[in-house]
Amino acid sequence: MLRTHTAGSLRSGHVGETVILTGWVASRRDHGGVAFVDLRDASGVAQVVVRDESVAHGLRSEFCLRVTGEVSPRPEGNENPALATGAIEVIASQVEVLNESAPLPFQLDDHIEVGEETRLKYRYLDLRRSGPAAAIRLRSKVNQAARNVLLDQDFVEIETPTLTRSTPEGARDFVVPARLKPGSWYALPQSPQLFKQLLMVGGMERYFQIARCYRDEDFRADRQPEFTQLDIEMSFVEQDDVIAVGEQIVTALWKLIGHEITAPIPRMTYADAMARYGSDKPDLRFGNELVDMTKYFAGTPFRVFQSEYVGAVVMPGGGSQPRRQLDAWQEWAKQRGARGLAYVLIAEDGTLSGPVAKNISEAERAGLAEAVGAQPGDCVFFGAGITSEARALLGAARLEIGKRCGLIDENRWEFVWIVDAPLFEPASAAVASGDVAVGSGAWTAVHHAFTSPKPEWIEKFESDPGNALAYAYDIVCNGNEIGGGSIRIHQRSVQERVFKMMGLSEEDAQEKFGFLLDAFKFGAPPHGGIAFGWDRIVMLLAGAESLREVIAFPKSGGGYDPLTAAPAPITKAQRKEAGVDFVPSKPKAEGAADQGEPAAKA
RNA sequence: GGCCCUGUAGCGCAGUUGGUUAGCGCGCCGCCCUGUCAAGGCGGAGGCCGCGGGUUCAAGUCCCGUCAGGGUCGCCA
Repeated sequence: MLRTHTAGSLRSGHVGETVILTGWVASRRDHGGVAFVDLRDASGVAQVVVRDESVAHGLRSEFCLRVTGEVSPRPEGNENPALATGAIEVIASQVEVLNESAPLPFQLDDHIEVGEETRLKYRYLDLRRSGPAAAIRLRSKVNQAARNVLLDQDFVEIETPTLTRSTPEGARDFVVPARLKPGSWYALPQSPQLFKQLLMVGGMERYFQIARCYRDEDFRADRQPEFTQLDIEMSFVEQDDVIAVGEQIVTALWKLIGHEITAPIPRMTYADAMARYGSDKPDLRFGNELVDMTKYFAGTPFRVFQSEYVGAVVMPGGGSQPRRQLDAWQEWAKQRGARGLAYVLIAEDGTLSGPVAKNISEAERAGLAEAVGAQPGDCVFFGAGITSEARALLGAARLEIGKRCGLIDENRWEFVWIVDAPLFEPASAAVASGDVAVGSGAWTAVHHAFTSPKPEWIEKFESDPGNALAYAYDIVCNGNEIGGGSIRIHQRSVQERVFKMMGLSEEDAQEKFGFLLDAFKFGAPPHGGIAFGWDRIVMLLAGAESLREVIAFPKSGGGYDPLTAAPAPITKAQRKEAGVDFVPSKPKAEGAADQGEPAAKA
């Protein structure tokens, strides 16, 4: 080693020792005659005292140094209690410049704000700063903690391919040209879903992988084109078994940041979550639940409330909002595709005002505050119309109210399992928005096509697909879905019936998922699993605002990598060799459906 | 794809109802300085005000377009 000690490890106990340190110049305070250099390495910072002005004068920020010197106590009154090494300093006898540094594109001081674009372009410098470095180191600890839990229970860590076959799952695939088979393409996996099921057929019984997944969709602060899941699959299990493993993992992870999760984590049905919170990922750090007012307004003279569902959510203290702010709420609702957001203001004396108040009956006015649980001075927002849409709007309003009114305790961690989600949803919604449904039927899978119906629905889901329940579970933390999974279909016949509900013919199914269906012929065990959104979990643990903070080299908007400037054009020669411009000679008369699909399997 | 916000020095930002020489802090460069820890002092360099067009006597400022970044809705099984 080039050093004898790490900078951050030095303490009073080292006084008198001659040490060799290596690291970077975090800062330099040159007094002419005596100069102080904060030498930083991965372990922390130590103050180096350089008395030779000719040596100190040329040092600059982020020069990489090797310093030999004696550890000394700092002179009386010069200790720095803010530093772990603040009681001592290293009196340099020799300073070797291992490498100079060009002037920096931005300062690395922790107290200086730097724009994200600049930080990511020079991510290797950004990572020298304590905050970003800590996030990446935490991520490593998180990986280790999960591995410990799983390996202790005989799970097998298995890598699955990243060059694989395009299968219609849900998102758009990233595709890679196959040089040896012009016109054919690999796809990067959206998740290892199919492979992990095949591993169960293969008798591995307990699989996990910290798996990279790829989805070619539009970006958000909480989304990356390539992201990581902790992917788990188990044979011969029921829902409770998978949930138990999930809880052990989550418990181990939050322990890393000193939070004790008390298991079992509560469960809530999907129906309950939608009714009470208007969301399948409720933030339980605060109450303020939606109130179903459909019955209350059953005989209302107000046209808008004569609908399938009327719900309300209270904004505490919102009764005194100025008109401008109430108009802003309307805009907010319209941005979400709603017509508006009906409201009633409750004055301190209990009288109701606002447009809605004039339209409802005397009796309805009288009992309203009590029915919704509002106090004088509050504002009540209403959503009416199609149940799912009105609840979604009110759920979003609840969250917005929680933020604006400071109802959310940022120090709390509230976990919940959401169970009993519907198996299918009408495909019309998906198709209307231009999404490519897996099949062409009237129904599409809510979770994914391999999710088993709950045992009581296996024999009868066709007769009432709208109410059939999936054997699926999502884990939610503070309103974030951090993981989800299901018990899978392991019987070929059931899988074929589910495909049929989604309008996937036997031939189509065989064409797209033939390898899975074939596998199920050979004694496939009952199995199920779960996948955790690893980036998001680490983000929550790190207290970061964005996924990008916990990814070593993240992409910015549009899938652009500011550091390497990828994606980038390729040369003509590369295009030719890769075969990206290959044009199939004669497209078959019938199958004009999927141009992007490989012609290979035909 | 819709809507909103932001592009001014290496970095972070200010720039008034349009007005003549575009500022501030940090950094950078030079010199000084023997106890600092966001060191201090003196001096200096550094700007296609994202890009293109328009209005105007005059545009960093107003208008149109465009590009880039961020947010949000759609989308993301």
